[in-house]
Amino acid sequence: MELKETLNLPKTDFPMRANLAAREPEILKFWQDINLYGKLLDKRKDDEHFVLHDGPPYANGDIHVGHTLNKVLKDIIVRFNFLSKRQSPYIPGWDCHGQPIEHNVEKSLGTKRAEINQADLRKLCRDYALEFVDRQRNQFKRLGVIGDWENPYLTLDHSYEATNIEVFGKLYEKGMVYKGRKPIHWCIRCKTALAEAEIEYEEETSPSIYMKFPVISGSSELDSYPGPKYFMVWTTTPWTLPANVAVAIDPDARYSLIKANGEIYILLADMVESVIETIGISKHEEVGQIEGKKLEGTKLTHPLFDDKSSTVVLADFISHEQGTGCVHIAPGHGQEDYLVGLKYKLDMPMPVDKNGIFTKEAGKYEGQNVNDANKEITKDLEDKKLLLKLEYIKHSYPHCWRCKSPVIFRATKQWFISMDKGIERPEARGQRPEKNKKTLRKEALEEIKKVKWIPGYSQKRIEAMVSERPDWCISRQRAWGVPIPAFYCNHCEEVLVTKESIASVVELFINEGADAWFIKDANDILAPDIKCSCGERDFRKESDILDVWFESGVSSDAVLKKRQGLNWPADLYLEGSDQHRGWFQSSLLTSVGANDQAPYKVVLTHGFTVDDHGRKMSKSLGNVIDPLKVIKKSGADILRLWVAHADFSGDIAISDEILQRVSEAYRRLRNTARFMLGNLYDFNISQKVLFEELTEIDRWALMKLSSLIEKVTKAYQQYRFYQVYHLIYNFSVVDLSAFYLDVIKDRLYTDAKDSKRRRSAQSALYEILIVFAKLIAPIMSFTADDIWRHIDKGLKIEDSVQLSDWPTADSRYQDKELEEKFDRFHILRDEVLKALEQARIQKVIGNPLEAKVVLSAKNDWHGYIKVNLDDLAEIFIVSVVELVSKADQKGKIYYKSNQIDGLEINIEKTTAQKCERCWRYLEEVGTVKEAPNLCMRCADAVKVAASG
RNA sequence: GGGCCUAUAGCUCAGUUGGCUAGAGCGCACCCCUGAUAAGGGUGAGGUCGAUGGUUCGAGUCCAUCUAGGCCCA
Repeated sequence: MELKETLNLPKTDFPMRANLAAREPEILKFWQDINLYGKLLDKRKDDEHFVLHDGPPYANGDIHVGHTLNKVLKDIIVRFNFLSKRQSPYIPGWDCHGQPIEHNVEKSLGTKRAEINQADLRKLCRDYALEFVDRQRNQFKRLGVIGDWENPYLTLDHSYEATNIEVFGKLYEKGMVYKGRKPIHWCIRCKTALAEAEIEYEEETSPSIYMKFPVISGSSELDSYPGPKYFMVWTTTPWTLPANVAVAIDPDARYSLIKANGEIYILLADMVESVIETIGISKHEEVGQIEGKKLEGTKLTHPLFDDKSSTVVLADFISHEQGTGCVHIAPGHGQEDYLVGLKYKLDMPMPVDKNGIFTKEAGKYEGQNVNDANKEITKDLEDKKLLLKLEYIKHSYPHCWRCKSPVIFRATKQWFISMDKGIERPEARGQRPEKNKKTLRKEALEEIKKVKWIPGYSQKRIEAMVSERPDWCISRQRAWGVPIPAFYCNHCEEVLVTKESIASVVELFINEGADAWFIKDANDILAPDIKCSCGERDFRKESDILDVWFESGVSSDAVLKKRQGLNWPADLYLEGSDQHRGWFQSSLLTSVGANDQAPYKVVLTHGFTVDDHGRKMSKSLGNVIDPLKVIKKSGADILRLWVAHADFSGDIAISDEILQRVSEAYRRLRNTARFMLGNLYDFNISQKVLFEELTEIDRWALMKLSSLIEKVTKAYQQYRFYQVYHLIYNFSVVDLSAFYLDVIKDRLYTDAKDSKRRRSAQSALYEILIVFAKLIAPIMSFTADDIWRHIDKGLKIEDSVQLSDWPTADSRYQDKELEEKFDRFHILRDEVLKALEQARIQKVIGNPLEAKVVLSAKNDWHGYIKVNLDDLAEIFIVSVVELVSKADQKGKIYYKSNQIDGLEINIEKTTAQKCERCWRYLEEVGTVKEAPNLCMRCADAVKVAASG
């Protein structure tokens, strides 16, 4: 036991088990106490900027694992950039307006909702949003994300609200905004228009009816067939029939004339068989076929109203898989119907009000709810003998994302941003029209090309979406949001949106916020000198509010342009791939509209979190991982390491097993650091050995470190954090733990404390540890600083590793010869280890130090071994290595290499005596008189220790 | 139904322009150590490269189709 005390065993307070759940809050407090974010800004204030602009999460609910992925990725990037000497401000934001919040507030009000006015409702919504901002803020902070948490941007800030109006004003001025009637998804329960993003498709049971539209008169070809003729039409929405104006068919397809029951039915030739079977017609014959386009213009009787008629039109969206090939058209009730209506200049009846109740335009159906009307309409068809078949089908049908009820298509007056109208340039007015040929769509597509999209296919995706999207409906009939700043003249009904009116609203919002709009009278909002072109001054306000996507879309204008210390356009946007249709696009369109330029230089996308089977998370599958629970149990650094460990360009999996793997990897990294810390307990900077004087293996380790720095840095720069993870992990496990650290233990523990050989190892360890802490700092931020705190004060400059500078690879460390030498050591070592394993299995040895390794080899390997023989025992961690001309094939342990031609190995148990201190078996043990149990080195070391 | 994407050992990843018996680490099994110890070291077993068809002397790598899954849309 006394001998053990003469050893230099590792000592450290850095615990093996992290207990991150308890330790991380301490480190958070430390960051707060030293004002880490402020210090970073200050330290890099004169450096190049790198602005990552945060996409605002919705201020509703607790954070989930998707938020975790997104925010941690951002934090890794921000931290890496700060470390790499860049000014990297990060202003987190929240999306605070919108239907989900309003909906939740209304739900909590229950029946009291009716008693509350819009202004009061807005107050409640505001409180609700702010509460969740605060909750999520604490949760994000707990993840270790650094940024300006005290001054985030909120879409309900006065200045932010005002920015919406400014941008709207700019778009309006350029002629991109218009008011039009258009069928849109309409939720009759929420009484509002819904954007495509607010629609969810779910299974729904609907009536599926086959009916006939009687032909009044057609082309001479059609009329040449004798007897009553009918177009056979299929629909799943009988309630839209009152608004029917046409039947659409495929111009290029063949239509069959089927004779049955003494009547002739006209339907798509491809569909005859299946339709006949569905309807259950027993006897039928085809009497002829007509090309679709020859049926155009045929007049039909309206199936419900005798005083109305319907026309056959041509369209390119006719299904050949479903229905009859004859499609009922109601331009107010469908997107495609609407387009056909435009083409043929058809009427657009809209007999349904905002509550989903038929108006008097629907005749006898007035007052009925559309869903209830299905039954009566079907019955009326039956009475008129126009119904051929009624059944029910399950199909995917659009539902409101909030209240989950089925939505309808309904034409209403809405505000739109046009994708294809020529952009008017106020400065180009009066010039020739060629100057105005640009459209928002064209310009946006041009801007997309100037942006760097990572991964590359991301560009294709947004291009496809922008080139195909319809005009942007920015109207919402709700209370919780920013009003569309338009006025109507009470005298002539003219719309008023001018530079001056916009300025009035902007001023109002800056001073009092958008709430004031809902309290003040229009005439008080507008500057006193503003009048309508009719000369009167009596206005009322628009009641629609802006789509929240418009709001979040203007964030770069509201934040990057208006705050100090930021840059526009942003250097980086980083969001999930769903934002190609969401924020990436709304930001692009508003910015191209207002600024003629994309708001970002680079857009990085990540995939979605899924379970270990690649399925999305859902409560019903029971595969949801709650990040808050993980933090409580394992710590935020485990989540952060999880974020980094996988390639996020695709979907990224999370499950208990995966977190288990990550935790194990974490422990491994932590222990490697702990070992290095433990062996530096008595090291100070004055004892550092010059690089040139380090032992070979120490120089080799630093060479490996240097190449690690190079590779890791590159991986960070390319946003490939999973490579960072693999590189650091493999370095720690393979190069350090399994080789270098194992080999130098002997030196660290048993050489004299202050010997040069020991200080050499410590010098290398010191450098490795410092670099290690820096390289993991962006990812395992808590642990990196935990390590840092345990590094002796004299060995570091900064209080936090986050405040240090990124390491650079030292070219002095590159040594090709040394590298090759060690490459061969490794090849040889692998073979020796296999031989040792055989000896261990056969119980010849236990601890490798009990082994004598006898090698024989041919040619250059023989020469190589001969030259390096003295180093091999240390490298193999055995007591003795000998080189002989021929190995003993009958020896107890004989191993013939198939990796190295001619290499043969014998392993024997050494007969030498064990040094009681370093445990090596050496012939010399016993030769030192004063210390008969020790080898010569240990005898010296003990003497030094005793005298010191 | 459409657009974009993913699919290599239980897990996370490598596999350059198609070319030797498909690699790494983890996990697992077995063994060693007990001076990194709720640690450390070693050896080993795991893959019909999602499926099918094609191009080629030769395909995980190219083409087509399909299947499963993801995001977005209808």
